[in-house]
Amino acid sequence: MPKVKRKEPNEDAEASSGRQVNFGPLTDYLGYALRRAQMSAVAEFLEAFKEIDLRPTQFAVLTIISENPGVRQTEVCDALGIQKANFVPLLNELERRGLALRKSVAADRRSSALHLTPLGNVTLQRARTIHEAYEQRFVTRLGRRGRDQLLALLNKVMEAG
Amino acid sequence: MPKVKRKEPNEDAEASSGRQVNFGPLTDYLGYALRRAQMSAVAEFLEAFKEIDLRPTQFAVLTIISENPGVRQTEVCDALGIQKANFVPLLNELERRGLALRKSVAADRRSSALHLTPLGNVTLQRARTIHEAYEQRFVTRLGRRGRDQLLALLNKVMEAG
DNA sequence: ATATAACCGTTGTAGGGAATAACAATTGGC
DNA sequence: GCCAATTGTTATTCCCTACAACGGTTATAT
Repeated sequence: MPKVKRKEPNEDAEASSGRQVNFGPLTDYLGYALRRAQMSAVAEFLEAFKEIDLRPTQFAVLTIISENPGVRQTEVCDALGIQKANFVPLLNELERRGLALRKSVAADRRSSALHLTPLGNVTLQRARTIHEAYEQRFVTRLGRRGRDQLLALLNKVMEAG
Repeated sequence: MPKVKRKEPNEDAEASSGRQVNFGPLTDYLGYALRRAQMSAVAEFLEAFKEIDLRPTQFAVLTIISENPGVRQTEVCDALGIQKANFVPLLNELERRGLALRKSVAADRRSSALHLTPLGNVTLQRARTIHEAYEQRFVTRLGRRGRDQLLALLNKVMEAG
């Protein structure tokens, strides 16, 4: 069976389908807006961080380790809401790329102390620069005041969750 | 050189890990707040909709079909930002549960018109009742004004994404 | 001191969600 | 009729999340 690729035409990307879809009450659902906004934000994050190949969770982990040198894996997991089982391959990847490393600790041979490598520190600095521009996009769209309001409201959403 | 850290017995359920983790600049990252808020909202949604076993995407699909009887699959996908390939098993499940169905259309034998079954309509009504209580939780935490502000800000986030 | 419980990191497994490539069947433009 | 485009489908991949269980280690209790 020969496999042929036939996908390229149609430069006009949008509005190809004829009918307009009525969203009904969906446009007033906070959960739906939250989902769409988050998907959009993640997509922009990936685009912005493509050059250093960092995903949001990786950026968060590097930040936590940087702020808490020697922190244990379980502590990072608790802080970020990550399952410790899922944290293992995540940290493995950061170690493989030479950004972070596990240091065995004499006091407790079960746990390992996490540190950033020099390359990890450099990468994090670069990431922070990229992130500033990334955050700036929100300020552009919402205004400084709107952006701060959004941050405060999002934090309130999680209260007593 | 950090030295030994004593671990107290675990009287309380929370705060089991000894050390306090410093979040650094993370608490001022809008993307991070967005991610945590969305995860929290989804968890609450699943909890609230457990009794009728509906996930957010399924609820959205039922809503769109209800508002647009006879809508085609591609139209629903475009509206909700779902890949048409991923929509197939999603709709299969709704059909299997007797909530929605594909009706072949004479005018175009490629496409199928989507409709809710009577059970689908009943389920959607039940879902809307549950959703009202779900949304009310946001109003309780943010106030009516805060909730409306949040909705508006989230919609602005997606502008020109 | 020894048994028991708790903890840390790890492995394995499972599922949802999203993305891409490819395909058959069908429709429409030229 | 030929070729391009569309509709729905299958298959595959990847990321993220969740849960159960384990070996090794440490702490607690008797």
